[in-house]
Amino acid sequence: MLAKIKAARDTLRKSEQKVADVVIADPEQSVQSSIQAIATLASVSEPTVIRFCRALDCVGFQQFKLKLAQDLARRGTFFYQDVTVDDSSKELANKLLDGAIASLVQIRNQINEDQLDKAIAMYEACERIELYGSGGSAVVAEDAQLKFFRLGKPAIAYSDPHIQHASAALLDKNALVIAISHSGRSSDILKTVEIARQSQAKVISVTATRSPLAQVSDVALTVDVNEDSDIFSPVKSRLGQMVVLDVLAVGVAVRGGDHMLEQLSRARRAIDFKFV
Amino acid sequence: MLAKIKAARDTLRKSEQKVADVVIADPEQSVQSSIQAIATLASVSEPTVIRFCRALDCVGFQQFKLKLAQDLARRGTFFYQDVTVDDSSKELANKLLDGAIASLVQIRNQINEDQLDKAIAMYEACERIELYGSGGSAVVAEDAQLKFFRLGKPAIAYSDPHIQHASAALLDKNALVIAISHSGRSSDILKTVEIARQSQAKVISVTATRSPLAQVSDVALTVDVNEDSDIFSPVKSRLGQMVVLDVLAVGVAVRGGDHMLEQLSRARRAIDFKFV
DNA sequence: TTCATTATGTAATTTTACTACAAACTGTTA
DNA sequence: TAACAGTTTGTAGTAAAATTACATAATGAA
Repeated sequence: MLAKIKAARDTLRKSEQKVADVVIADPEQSVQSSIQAIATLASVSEPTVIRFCRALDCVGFQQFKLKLAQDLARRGTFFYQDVTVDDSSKELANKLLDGAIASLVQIRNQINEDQLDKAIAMYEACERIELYGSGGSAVVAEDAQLKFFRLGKPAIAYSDPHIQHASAALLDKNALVIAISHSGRSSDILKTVEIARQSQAKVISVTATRSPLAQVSDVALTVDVNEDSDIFSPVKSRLGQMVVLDVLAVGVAVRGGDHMLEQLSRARRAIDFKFV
Repeated sequence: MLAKIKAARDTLRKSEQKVADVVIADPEQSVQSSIQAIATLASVSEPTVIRFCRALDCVGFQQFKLKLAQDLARRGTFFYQDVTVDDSSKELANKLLDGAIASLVQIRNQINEDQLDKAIAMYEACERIELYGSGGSAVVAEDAQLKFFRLGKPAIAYSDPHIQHASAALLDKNALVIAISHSGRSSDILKTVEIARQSQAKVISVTATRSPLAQVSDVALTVDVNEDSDIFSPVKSRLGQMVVLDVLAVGVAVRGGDHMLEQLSRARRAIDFKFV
């Protein structure tokens, strides 16, 4: 939740940002405050606070406070810690693992059931799938391709933006695009999605809450992660994206009933034996 | 909090006990209810509910709900559960995420510091790196390539076993191979490693404990994960492998001192901005 | 049975969250 | 730059929730 606020902060309206800042500055305090108190602190009106909550997919202020409270309760179990030069490799490993775990916990608490259901329905309705991701997200797209092509519909992943553009232009209304991007701001992916939509294709994005990419997609599966402590590529969001796509794929499989599940597990044994 | 309610339950007054029973019966529901709703459910008056909260050392109903919510958030964290056909997408997502989290916790608890230190030393001693992984592990190898090539030495990932063989044959004693395989039993990867060792290259494997691959490597970074519940490709071991390789890369970077870390974080910002 | 004490409920009050609408601001077209 | 549409924000009112004060009922000891 807190990560979600941070991620969404820049896409909020000006006065809502003030609210976000107040909450980020002292979440423990916010959780105990009334709308009025927060509104005063942020120098905005009370409805603005409610609008802020709604922008974060909460039905109201109470739910927002509840989610925030739960978020606060959970951190402390595994939490982010910066790596320092004096760390032993054991400490280093623990810190990094803790960070990764914490981010998955965060994602777990953020899953939007509604969007997920829609995404599953979109898969069921489509005839083929294209996965777009560049740079680090290319890895995720490829991983997802491995999953999706076992579900019975053609699935292909492209990492080169030029090829993405070209391929997106050739889609039709029976195609489903899954666009993967950590920030959701890369102009390449936005352009690709724009082209895909012109081709009438449906678009699911796996990206940050309220990012430009999320906003131009039919369905957004959001992955918000605190990347401050990542030195390299954003491993944590990578992991999050992979798991979210796994959830989608399993969701599709489960809707297909027992039969499909069994078939898949047989396929898995056969393939894994050879490849992994 | 929930424990507190249970403990206090018998010392409460009769009608407060009714409230306690309602809360214990369905805490998730209670956390979202109003005083009125709970009062009705327990067939008591609203002030009784408040008295119940006060009896539990809360200043009011709101604080009680908050504490209960935090309690709920903390408890029962993360264990494997099989997905069933009747699961809602929310349940499904939670089960899968929990499984993934549990597996990272497991990896965290079994990191072998000694092997990790050796691996870091081997990186420092080598001149170039080759990453081998096929099928699902190809994704991990690619991801690792992205990390390692920023550390200053050439790094390249191959997924095609034939090319792996050919490339391994051309290595020398200054080369470092990182071989990735979930099972550590695929004959392709074993053959590749055998060739690499004949070429005098050093070998780090990222695979299951005591697997054939682990046994023929100079250093084995082990990733053991309960895959029973994975329907598709082994996501969990995939995640584990990625994190373990991240640990290795960060470890290398940290040994390079503050200077290297800073340089990397600058590089990251530049690259991420464009690519992710 | 009566009285004191405790427990519970009723009804009023206050606080809080939320809604509807209007004003103010932003940016765009003529 | 004036007029406009669209968006953002605030004002004022409303509904609902939590809380209080007080009354009534239950309990139990003398």
